[in-house]
Amino acid sequence: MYRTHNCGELRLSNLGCEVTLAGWVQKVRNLGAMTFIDIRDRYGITQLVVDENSSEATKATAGELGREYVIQATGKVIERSAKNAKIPTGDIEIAVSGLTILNASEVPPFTIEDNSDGGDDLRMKYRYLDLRRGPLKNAMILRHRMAQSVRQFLDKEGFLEIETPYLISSTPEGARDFVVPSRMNPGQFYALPQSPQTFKQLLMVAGYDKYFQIVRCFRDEDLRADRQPEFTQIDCEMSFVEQDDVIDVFERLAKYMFKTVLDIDFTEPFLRMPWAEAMDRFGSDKPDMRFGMEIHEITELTRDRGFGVFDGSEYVGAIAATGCSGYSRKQIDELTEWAKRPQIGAKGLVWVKVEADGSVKSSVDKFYSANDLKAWVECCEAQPGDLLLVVCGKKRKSQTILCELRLEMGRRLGLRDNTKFAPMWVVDFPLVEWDEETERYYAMHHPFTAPKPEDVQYFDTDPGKIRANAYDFVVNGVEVGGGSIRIHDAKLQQQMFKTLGFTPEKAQAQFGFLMDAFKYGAPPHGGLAFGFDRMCSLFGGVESIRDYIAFPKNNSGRDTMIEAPSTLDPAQLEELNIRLDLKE
RNA sequence: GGUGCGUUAGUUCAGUUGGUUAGAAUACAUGCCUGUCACGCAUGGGGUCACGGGUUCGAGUCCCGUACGCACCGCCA
Repeated sequence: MYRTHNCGELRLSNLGCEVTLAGWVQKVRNLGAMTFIDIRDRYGITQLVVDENSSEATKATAGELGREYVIQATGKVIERSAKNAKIPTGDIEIAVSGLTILNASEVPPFTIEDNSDGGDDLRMKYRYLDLRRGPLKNAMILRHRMAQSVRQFLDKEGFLEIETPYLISSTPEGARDFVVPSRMNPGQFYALPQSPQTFKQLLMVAGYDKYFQIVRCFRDEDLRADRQPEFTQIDCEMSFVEQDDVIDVFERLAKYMFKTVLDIDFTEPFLRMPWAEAMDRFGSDKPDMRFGMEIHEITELTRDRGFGVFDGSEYVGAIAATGCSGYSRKQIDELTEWAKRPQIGAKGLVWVKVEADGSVKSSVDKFYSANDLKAWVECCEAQPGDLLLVVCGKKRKSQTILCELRLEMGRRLGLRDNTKFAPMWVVDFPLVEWDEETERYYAMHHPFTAPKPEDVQYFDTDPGKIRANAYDFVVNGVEVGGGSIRIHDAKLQQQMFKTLGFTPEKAQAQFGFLMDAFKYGAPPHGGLAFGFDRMCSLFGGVESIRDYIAFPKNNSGRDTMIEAPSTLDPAQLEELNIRLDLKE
């Protein structure tokens, strides 16, 4: 038997026990006649002490130890004379009577400590060492607990966990697919699923009316801090449901997760906001509701005062930055430069200071009277001490800029506290979106999303006006999940394909199996998917999802530890009937 | 496909206008130390300044290119 206890469980109540621990050497502190060894495993750290009472052999072994050696120590649990309140085992230590080196270790390339000295790159290459560190260990535990929470809740609700295939066929619509060559079918390729969307709908046809899966999904697109080529979704689908039924179940799931994982209670229903309202008030379909500073349109209040920049703009809007009227010229200039960066894209920034006595001062005093400016202030619900930041231009573009500005000011003012959560549903998304470049409509969600029955009339006249039975779950400005009620009627589906510019032949070729299935009694159905990695990072309060994935890819989609992706040897390529034609 | 920043000791970083032998902290090694827990003290080893080219009497430093990393834009139905 390698151990009787783990390294995190011994307490004063175990005094006098003869125990054996096994684990890694965290740190050796040699004081001459006595040596302290911190032994670490997944459960914690326990202090071993080797002193004059120990045998010569034990002292000799203690002298050989280095960081990350795997050791086994036997001894008696004794009370410490100097206690350490920082660790749970800090009241006791082990008076070592036997010490064995199970495996030596080279000096690790970075220190295995909570605040490691290693950079991201290096830690990724030695991920198995990085995972020994406290923060990553806690992230893995959090992820496990969240997965368990999901399974407990959905099982109780009658959902079945059913696996769907990873080797499927490619669908050119949407994100790029990862493809896998088929040796047995020369010249043909599987694709890895971007989501199990069509399969979960087929499961509904099959009568499994409550399905879920914690499932890997794949997208061959460029990466970001919150985007990986393979990521995990909590994927769900239900039959005989309407939008409110789906939202009800998954709102309760979210609340259950908040309660069981973070012990946070949400007693009120989550806020539901129509998409159009979210765009007008926050300039975004995923507003961060932890703070106010809403966007207000003041276009009409700025007209005809001789200020050409505003008069010539489709839209003028503003946010009131709370308590920022004291900003210096330099600070405002810096903020203006920030807003003018290409990623944000503002042409400029007009400001209005609302002084403590209610008087106003602005960068456009030449054109606007104090009364004009006060009308803006009132419209924006600005208080004395606030700073109005005004942006103009095309409506959607200006709203986007104001959204970025709002988030940035929220960040600077410390209003985006990662321990606070503001969950909400954004509903009534547009069904389709017009793309100027290709001059056609694209599905905002996917082609199986059902329109609101009362909006179906606009299919022939103005498809852009149709609202969908689609909904996103948004927390703190992050899109955590989304879903929709699906089309189960063949005629409506055909109309949808027609609107999206699919010929009947193309629709049949790509989604024929689904449309065929729908001929045999498809129930009304709908569902949603949560981004599990994002949800973990949100719960953990860290921006990057990489910390919550045991073995993630880097910015270029590479795994530097196993050196993937890699080339194939010629024999493999030959067998797969693949010839390379690499561009320079 | 594009933009920005970065690459110097095992590691994290500093390195002035282009000028003597490239530094600090930490890690590592050795010695001393009986209550440490970021132990302390002393000593020591450790560098292809990412790679290739250029400018220059002289390049870690300036210029061009490449590779790699991070962040972002496009993209992500």
